[in-house]
Amino acid sequence: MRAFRRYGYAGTSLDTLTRTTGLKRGSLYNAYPGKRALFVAALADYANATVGHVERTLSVAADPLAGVAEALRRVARAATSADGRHGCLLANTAAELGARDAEIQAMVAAAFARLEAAYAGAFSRAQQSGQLRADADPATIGRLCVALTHGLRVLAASGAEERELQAVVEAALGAVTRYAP
Amino acid sequence: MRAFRRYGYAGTSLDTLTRTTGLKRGSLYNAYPGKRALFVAALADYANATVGHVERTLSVAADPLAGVAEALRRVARAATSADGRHGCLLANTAAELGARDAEIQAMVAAAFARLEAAYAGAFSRAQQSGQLRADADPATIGRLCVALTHGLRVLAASGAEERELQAVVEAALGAVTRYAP
DNA sequence: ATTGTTGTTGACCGAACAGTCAAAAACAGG
DNA sequence: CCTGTTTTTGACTGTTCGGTCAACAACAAT
Repeated sequence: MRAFRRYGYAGTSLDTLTRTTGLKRGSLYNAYPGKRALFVAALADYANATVGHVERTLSVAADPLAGVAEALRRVARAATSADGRHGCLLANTAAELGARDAEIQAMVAAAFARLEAAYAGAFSRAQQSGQLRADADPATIGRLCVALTHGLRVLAASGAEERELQAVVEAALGAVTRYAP
Repeated sequence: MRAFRRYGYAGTSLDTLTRTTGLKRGSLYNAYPGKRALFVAALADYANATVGHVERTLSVAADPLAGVAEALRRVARAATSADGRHGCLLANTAAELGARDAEIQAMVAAAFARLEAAYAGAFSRAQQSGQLRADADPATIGRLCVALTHGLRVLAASGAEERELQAVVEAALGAVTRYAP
């Protein structure tokens, strides 16, 4: 998972995978029919882990909008960590393979849909408690948050500092908050 | 340029490049010292073309905020075109090589900085004409727009439809507009 | 201890990889 | 028309690619 995130699918060779896993060539091919299947398994694991993390952050928070703020701030922090500079495996995969591999594109789309639904749920709850205008569409604002997180990761990959990304997050939160009645 | 955008740096072989350019191997190596240099040239061309396009869109518009709206709507449209599904070469490169190749990362960062400055300029003009609150930071909102465009391209690469992305753009524009006094 | 099963290993394969080069072709200026 | 330079070409290099395989070790059940 880490290798694919660092080097991309095409950029990760079987030699790299044997080195990073400690397993020899044959063992890998005994467990998975080929490089692509191994990648799909890694992608599925990554998706479950990261999406689950966001879902938990959003559901744990007492205040739904505070949960959104916490989730976005975490992305800004994680994206600028040493590991995070390599981007999000889901987003990287969408860029590298999304337009060419239907099955992988569907996996990525499903993960993004879960993320969007998690954010949308928070905004929906915010509406019910009167923190957000009733005419705002939670799904669209949720998708806006997902797009923003992907954008943050791209900026981080190009070298942006955490401070800059946190400022962007605060600006976005401020704009969304103004959607309050 | 098109090949690198479709298949990524590692995924584009010299054979692919000879096929798509019509030039034979030796001619390419006569013009550029190697694959990386050829990629750098393609990346520079792409950056100038796309950044210049956005700069023109923002500078031509009579109303600065209308220019921003036009630029973002164009991204939503372009990202969902057949070609656009392969993402932005700058963003794809940031994800694939940004964290490992300092020179390329600097090129990408410079292009992003130009984009940010173009948007920031529009917001700055909007402030002067009273369309935007004076306490808003044009640079940060500009960066927010850049992040948003990258996020839109990622969503498009995962299969999102133009209608969905346009809705996100309108939501973002609505939020920014509420920054008006 | 002996089996049948499962997992591991390193050598091996043809194909594709980035990069090289001498010869031929195209072109320029006089 | 000739000559010196620049471009183009296709065959070639060594290396690395994803994938295969028979031999071997580990192990649980009898």
